[in-house]
Amino acid sequence: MLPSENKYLTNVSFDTVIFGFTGEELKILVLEYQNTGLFALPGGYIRRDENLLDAAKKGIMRRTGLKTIHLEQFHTFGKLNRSNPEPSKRIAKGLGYEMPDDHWVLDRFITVGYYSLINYNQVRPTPNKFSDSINWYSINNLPPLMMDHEEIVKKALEAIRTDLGKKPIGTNLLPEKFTMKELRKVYEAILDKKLRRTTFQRKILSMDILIRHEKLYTGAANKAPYLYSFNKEKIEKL
Amino acid sequence: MLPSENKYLTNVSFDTVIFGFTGEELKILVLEYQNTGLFALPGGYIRRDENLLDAAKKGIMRRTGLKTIHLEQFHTFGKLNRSNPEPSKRIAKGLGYEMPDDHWVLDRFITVGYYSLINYNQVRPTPNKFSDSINWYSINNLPPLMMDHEEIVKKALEAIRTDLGKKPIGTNLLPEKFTMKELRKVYEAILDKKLRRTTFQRKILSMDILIRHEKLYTGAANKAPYLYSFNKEKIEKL
DNA sequence: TTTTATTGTATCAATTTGATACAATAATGC
DNA sequence: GCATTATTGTATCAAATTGATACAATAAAA
Repeated sequence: MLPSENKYLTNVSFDTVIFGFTGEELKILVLEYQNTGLFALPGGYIRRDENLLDAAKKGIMRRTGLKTIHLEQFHTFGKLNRSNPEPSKRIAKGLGYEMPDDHWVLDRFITVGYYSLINYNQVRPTPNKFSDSINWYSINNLPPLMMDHEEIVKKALEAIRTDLGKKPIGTNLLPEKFTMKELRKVYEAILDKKLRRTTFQRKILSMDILIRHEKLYTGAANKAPYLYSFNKEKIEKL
Repeated sequence: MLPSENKYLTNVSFDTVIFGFTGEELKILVLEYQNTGLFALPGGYIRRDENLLDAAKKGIMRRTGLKTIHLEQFHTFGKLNRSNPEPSKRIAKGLGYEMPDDHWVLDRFITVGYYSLINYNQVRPTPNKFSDSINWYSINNLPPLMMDHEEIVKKALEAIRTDLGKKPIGTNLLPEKFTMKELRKVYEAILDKKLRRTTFQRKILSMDILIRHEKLYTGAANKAPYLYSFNKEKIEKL
């Protein structure tokens, strides 16, 4: 096949690590291919007529049902041994057809990694025609992932940890309004360590990126916490 | 041409931003193609039988004469409009041959950006067969670069600025032994701002990554500064 | 020996962070 | 009602870090 006859770019793909927060722990979306026992990150190929970033966004919007999504690129993986035609062959076989050995998807791929932090509850995980299921898995209890996808997850985790200090990444992990405790839990889940309650509160308030709203009465026998939302205008200016 | 007949991966390339330090300002290596007036970053393609990183290293070692090099990946550029067959055609024409319109190097490319900080004085800039010259240009006075290479430089600068806080990046910009003033000048050039002399010294010494050596007698009529080198063992452990 | 420019470090103030204390308060039980 | 309980919001003081300044040490020249 001539390159120009292919709708997609060859030798390049994208893979995404989509983080969600249950209130207690971080999870990521992992899909499982039919009849293969193979687990993988959501990913895909780039059409010749679209931007790399748009290709990745489109793919993730389809997998999650979200209408908008913010993706951050964190690393591109290009080791020689990361490509392996076996999984793709097994996936094709699992779907009931044989793939010719010179098919372009069996060639070597360099993949661009993106991460996103999204609202766990707004997502409708949607399998594609190749996959059996797509589900949330705790980052501390992932199934074995195919190829180098575990390395990709590891790099994504490192990236969100270092980015957390710079940008208020947590913006999309929580509902519109949230309590200070919930926000702290997000930070604790990402950094994987406890934070001092009072210091966290002082620090985050001094950043002046939160708007305080009404109190939240949960029925608990104690002082009700305020609800907050992110001041998106101020965050833009950072 | 069938993909497998091509020695190189298609649709993927790398480009590098190689920083050097003159003692006063940051420069980068820029090459100029013969008879075209086109200026570009050093870059290249990835052979099917080599790692992405190795391909980039090999390319830069050839352009600089260095035997070893450390590259940091900072971003991958995949916009649809970044690819443009005209420069490549002009480059081919400048060399005296016509390129067929369906040649793989005229196709769309997604390029992986790497930066490196190296010792200005140890480099022998070496043009390749396509380029007229390869030279150092001050980052404040670059020639107009082709395609999106100016955006690539901008991203590389952002990357070294944020990485400077995390890793002691300056390690390779200076000779083996250097004075505290020289080290501070490096930081000032990268961050593009003056740093407080005493605070810088206290902070960098407290990091415990420097080894103090003999004094440097320059003949100047004042107290001679100590020479320092990086303690590479301790830096590894960070 | 004095002078000059620069280096290395000490010192004290200002700011930020860590640790603790405590008042405010929303339900509950009596 | 009124004490009880758990949690929140903030104040307070100590500890650590950073900023600003001062000053002694010193290499060479006058």
